[in-house]
Amino acid sequence: MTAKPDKADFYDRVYEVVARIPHGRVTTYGAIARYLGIGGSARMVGYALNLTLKSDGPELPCHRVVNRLGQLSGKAYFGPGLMEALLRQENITFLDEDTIDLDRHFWDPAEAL
DNA sequence: CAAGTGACTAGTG
DNA sequence: CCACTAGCCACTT
Repeated sequence: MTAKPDKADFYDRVYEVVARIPHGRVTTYGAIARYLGIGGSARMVGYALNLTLKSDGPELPCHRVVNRLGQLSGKAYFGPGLMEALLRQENITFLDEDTIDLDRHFWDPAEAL
């Protein structure tokens, strides 16, 4: 039997997936969690992203990660209005001031062509 | 160690 | 889509 999956490993995997999100596309916490095999713990994905903001690590496009409704649930952790601005720069379609069109821009990590 | 918190989601009504 | 509940689990207090 091998080493148990470490939570630190999980964070690293989240970073890799987020780094691969294509320009002009978005994905959800749940999709990333499911791709990493921890389906029920989508919360940990958001937490992992939060850790990167504090560190000087790689500047991940974490603005491309939203909740299952396409809402910018993490916008408060960017500068005021920054998350929306970044998405608009990528031609993301907004349904509402804080909601993007997931049907149009959703990207699944498993899709990664 | 118990309880509270949170960038979530699925289920029920 | 809204309101509420349960499940989830690292972290904070």
